[in-house]
Amino acid sequence: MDSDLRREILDAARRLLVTEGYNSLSMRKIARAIGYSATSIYLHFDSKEALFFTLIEEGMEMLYRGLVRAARGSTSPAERLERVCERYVRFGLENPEYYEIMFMVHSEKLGRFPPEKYRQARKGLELIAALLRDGSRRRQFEVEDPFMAAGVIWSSLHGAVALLLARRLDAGLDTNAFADMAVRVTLRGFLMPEPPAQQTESAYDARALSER
Amino acid sequence: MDSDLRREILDAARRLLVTEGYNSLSMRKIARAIGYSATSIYLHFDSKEALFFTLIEEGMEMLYRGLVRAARGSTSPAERLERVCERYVRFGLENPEYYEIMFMVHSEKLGRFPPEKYRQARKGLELIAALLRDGSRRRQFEVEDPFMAAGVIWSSLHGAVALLLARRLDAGLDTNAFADMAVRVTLRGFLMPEPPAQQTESAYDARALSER
DNA sequence: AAGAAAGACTTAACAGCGTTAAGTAGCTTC
DNA sequence: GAAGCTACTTAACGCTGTTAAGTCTTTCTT
Repeated sequence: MDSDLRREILDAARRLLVTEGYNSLSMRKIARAIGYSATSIYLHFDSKEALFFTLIEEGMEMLYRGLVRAARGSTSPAERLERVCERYVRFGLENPEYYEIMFMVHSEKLGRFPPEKYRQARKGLELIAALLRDGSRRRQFEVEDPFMAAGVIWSSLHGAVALLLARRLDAGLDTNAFADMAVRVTLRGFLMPEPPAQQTESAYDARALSER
Repeated sequence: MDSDLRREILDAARRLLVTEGYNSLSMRKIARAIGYSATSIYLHFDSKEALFFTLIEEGMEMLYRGLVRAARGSTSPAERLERVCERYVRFGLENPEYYEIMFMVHSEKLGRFPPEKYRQARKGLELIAALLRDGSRRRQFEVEDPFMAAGVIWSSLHGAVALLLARRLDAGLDTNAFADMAVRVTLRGFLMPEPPAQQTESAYDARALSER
């Protein structure tokens, strides 16, 4: 029977995370927000870290489900992969507070997220790897090590999300255009060179994130 | 005349940053390391943030000079750009403590790095953009907005460095191989499709045709 | 030379932090 | 009715960045 207080704590933490950001979030603030003493939290979580790990797991679940949904459909692997990438970037941009604790908060500070809990993240990578393998069989992609390639795609998308969220890119740059280009370029790096004879349909057809 | 103590503080901070990491670094520890009281630091730096900004500037200088050195040479823009990218990734992997405070420490925590101090970073981006423009003129790259493209390249490389430093990628993955692939794929996304004339073996033409 | 001013530093303190140990009500069980 | 359990609180520890005030020492001024 999941205690009520445990849920209250998680809800308050998530709320404060969104409104005030990770860095200014303290046990005492969470406690104050729900009218308990700070030490009560320790009745339900071993530590601040453990509390955050729970939120991270929530985020991983959300993200992974989004990716799976994006990967569905009867279109080509290239197109499905594109949708998955767009979904990933969009998740990051739309849920900055989650994205930050999931992938950007420095790991010494937030310890190492227990490897067994990275199941979801691993599954996400394998989803990408599977699409790459599939697309490779159909001669849409050129990939020798699909799992590593999936990691490269992930890291490239992560870089875009991380810099955009941290507002480290030129302020004048349009976020959506940038995200779009990042996805397009990332995937283009794996595309089979287009056979020059064929004119009809490019394997990869770029569509703007913003247009969806 | 740059005070001696100021230099001592910076040196100690850099040393502690390397040995203990950003998160466990405190004003009191820095002070203890050089035999002064913590408040002495405030005679030379407005805040902990200001101290770190100085270190960040140092790092930016190091990085930028490395990139410029890598961009020199009489080879093609494509090759020079590749060297610049490799240099960037290598800088991150070889100077994790600098890289972290420069690009990974979360910006609310470390405030916003004053825009005018991003000069160096901006210059790095412009270096990449110039190489892209150059390579575009020589039909090596296909780039419509070189500055944004430079940002995309940067973000992609940053993602790779960030995930590698945070050890968020599968432990089994070889760091160098991964970094290599990241650079290669990133640049491939901008490469002009190879002119068909040079393709001796057009086996894949046939394959692609039979696919559809 | 005497005293004022300036510089370089320290000590004490504040409010905040994560976390632990001990304490306290209220309810349940024997 | 005493013992034990549950759900919580208060007090405290050692840490943090930072400020205010105090203490020497050197330099400048008269």
